[in-house]
Amino acid sequence: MQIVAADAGVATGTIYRHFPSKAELFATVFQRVAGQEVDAVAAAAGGPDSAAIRLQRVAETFIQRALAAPRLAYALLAEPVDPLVEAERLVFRRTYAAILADLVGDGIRQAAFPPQSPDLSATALVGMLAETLVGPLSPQAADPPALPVNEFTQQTVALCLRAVSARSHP
Amino acid sequence: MQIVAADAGVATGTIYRHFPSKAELFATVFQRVAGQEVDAVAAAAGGPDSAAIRLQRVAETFIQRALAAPRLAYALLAEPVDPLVEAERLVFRRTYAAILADLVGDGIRQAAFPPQSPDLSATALVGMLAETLVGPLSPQAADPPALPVNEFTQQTVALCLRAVSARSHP
DNA sequence: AGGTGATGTGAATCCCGGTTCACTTCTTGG
DNA sequence: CCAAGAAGTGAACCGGGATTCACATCACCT
Repeated sequence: MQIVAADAGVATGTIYRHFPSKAELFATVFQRVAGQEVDAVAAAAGGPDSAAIRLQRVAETFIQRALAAPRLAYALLAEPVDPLVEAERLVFRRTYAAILADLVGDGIRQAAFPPQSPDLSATALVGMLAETLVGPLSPQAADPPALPVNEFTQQTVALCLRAVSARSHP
Repeated sequence: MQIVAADAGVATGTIYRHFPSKAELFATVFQRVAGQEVDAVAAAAGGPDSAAIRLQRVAETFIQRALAAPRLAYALLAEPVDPLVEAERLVFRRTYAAILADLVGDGIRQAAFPPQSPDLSATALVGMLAETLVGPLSPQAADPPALPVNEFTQQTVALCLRAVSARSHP
């Protein structure tokens, strides 16, 4: 809190005129920042295209934004935080999942995707995206990364699409 | 530490004869327990069967063990912990990923799976499994679960298999 | 039995950073 | 211009729990 106050150019006590506790301050910050990310992804999920195309766009948006602001993405996805902030993170992930669930639902209705639980699939997609990104995003990540950025993005998108699409030979 | 000591029937100071700090004690416990889980999954990954069958077996093992011991699984996968334990958790996940990467590599070699980065795919699989399980495992999970256990398992396994397999119409 | 090192004990210490609060400074309506 | 409330200040406080340590006990050897 001392650092935050100094950074904001105010005294520590001043923070408590605006936020009841450290946890709530941090949770609020998380909420705002996460909201922007969600908006960007939600925008990518819209449009008149097929579900597959939109899913591809969502995954690309998610990955590219994360790689463009790795520190932020790491904070949003993986960094250890107060329980209150962790709760906010859960909401954040669920929101992503909700967007993806709609998308998967559309795909099933269009018969682009085989029957499946949209919620479960959406959750799995969020898990895939988050986990594959944790490596590259981690502050002490080994550079150079194992895969060049383009290849990484393309392969991860492929994994997402295949996960919700029909297989060729079962 | 007081609780741990009481539970073990020793004085608090005694713990420090065996472990240098709380974090290292917890990390050691995590290591041991995680080791057992890894062993179980590694066993499921072996055998003469096709990569797809083995992958299915791994996913089922992972899911079933998690659901059978939800509190433990939650602690291993998601519960907020000391940074030192978090580091151990990272190792744990990487170990799973390594097992799966071998498996995916086998599948590619057998031409059962299309070309892909085994490491990336394996990481994605770990992410899918962990994320889909966090919901059901979470201590304050809404019961009854959205999906019956059998259906949940089957659908999650299907997601895993599809993610690494070829799509029917690209 | 006596000595020596390992192990056990648990109350006291210590540290740390979030939080408080008595006081000052600013803002605004009359 | 003057209350009177709002907002700002920052040094001091405080709680909690990990850690310590002076002492007791034990195990094992000669």
